[in-house]
Amino acid sequence: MSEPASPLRRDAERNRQLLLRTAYELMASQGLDVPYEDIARAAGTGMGTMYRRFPQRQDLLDALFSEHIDTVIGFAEQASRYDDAWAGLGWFLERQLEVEARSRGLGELLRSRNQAGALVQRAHDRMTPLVAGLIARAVRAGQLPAGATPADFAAAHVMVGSVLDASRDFAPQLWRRALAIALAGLRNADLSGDPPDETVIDRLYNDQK
Amino acid sequence: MSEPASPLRRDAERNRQLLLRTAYELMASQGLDVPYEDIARAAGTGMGTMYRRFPQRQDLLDALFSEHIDTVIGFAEQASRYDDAWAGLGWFLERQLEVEARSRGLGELLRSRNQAGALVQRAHDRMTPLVAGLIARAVRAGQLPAGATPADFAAAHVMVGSVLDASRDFAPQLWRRALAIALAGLRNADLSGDPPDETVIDRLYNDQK
DNA sequence: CGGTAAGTGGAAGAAAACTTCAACTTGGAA
DNA sequence: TTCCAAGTTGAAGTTTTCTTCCACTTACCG
Repeated sequence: MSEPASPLRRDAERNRQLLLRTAYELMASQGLDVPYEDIARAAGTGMGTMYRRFPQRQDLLDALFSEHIDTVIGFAEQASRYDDAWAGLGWFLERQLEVEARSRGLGELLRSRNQAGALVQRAHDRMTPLVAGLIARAVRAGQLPAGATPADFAAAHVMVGSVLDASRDFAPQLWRRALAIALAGLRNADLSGDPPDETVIDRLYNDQK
Repeated sequence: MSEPASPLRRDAERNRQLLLRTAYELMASQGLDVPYEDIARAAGTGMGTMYRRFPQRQDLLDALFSEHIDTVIGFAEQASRYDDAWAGLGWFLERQLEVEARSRGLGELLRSRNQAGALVQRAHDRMTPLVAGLIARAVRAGQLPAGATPADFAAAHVMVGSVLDASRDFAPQLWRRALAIALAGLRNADLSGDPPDETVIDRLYNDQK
């Protein structure tokens, strides 16, 4: 697609890698909003270098997380091939949250699309139909109640993620309990009320502001 | 407890009320972090007046929300008197979230204690034993699985609240679906694993940062 | 009414983060 | 070895919000 217009000078490439590694570490523990200055200082470079290499935070996020996002897309694809649709859904949600548990930044990315723009947008566009297919199959198989929608699955994701966010620093496994609650809830709730609007699923992953 | 040391001058009292009303409105729609300047401007006063009346944001929050908090405590008390413990829990959680649905600020308050300090701390201290009692009763009655703890109820609260936060602007009723999922989840999940630490429930309501 | 303590307004200083830029350094081609 | 395009640095300007402060206004007591 986009070849390296001209390869970076060796020292520049070294700095770039150093900044990426450092940024990844900091964002894993502190989230996506780490100040550029903190990253630069931790990497031992000046801020100018940050800005030259990653003029928009977007550029940094893309470089940092695109492979991780691809991994998650891979999980969705694997899940969609499960014979047991419900098992596939549970497996996928658990994989996704394990990834988010390892990196706070990645969690913010996967659950609030606006921060990542195109990258995550595309991932969701890719995964949503797969999830929708699994849900339809699970409903048909009687594994999920009639009326269950992809938005409910997204809601479950957001729900467990919120517990993860709130507890990661003092109870790093608590989210698994929340996951058990969310999954048992999906299976057993009465979801026959009017289904959420189609567009809800998209907007649910966008933090507005 | 604390009588008005000396009553405010009439114009000052009028301004105070005006600021409170304005702050309540703004915080209901935008959350607790509305800049003081925005409140002052919307109320038509200067910032100096804000700071004279409410030197700490804490003071403003206390004045704004203490009666609402008392209402929620009242809900907990009412719920604890239900014969049907599970019905009491569901009723309480729904009341609490209805309150949060009406005011974004109140939701932030009820689900991240650190912003409100003593006020919310006391409310939680008061409500937690009531909820714990209900849960114990519900477990005994076979309405909740063995191993269910107050922390699980708190988690359910956080979970539904996160959906409320994410969707209030475009799907103001979606949280009810999340509530159905959370409640069905509590009843049906396997919660027999090692129970969360006693202190988890407190820290779950504190946003760390 | 007049004096004054109480109250008010908004400019100005401070803190945190973002962003730009001009002077300086360096890798590597010739 | 030389040279210069590429790269780096950190200080300085901006923005946003918080917070203080003092000159000005006003309620109300006597």
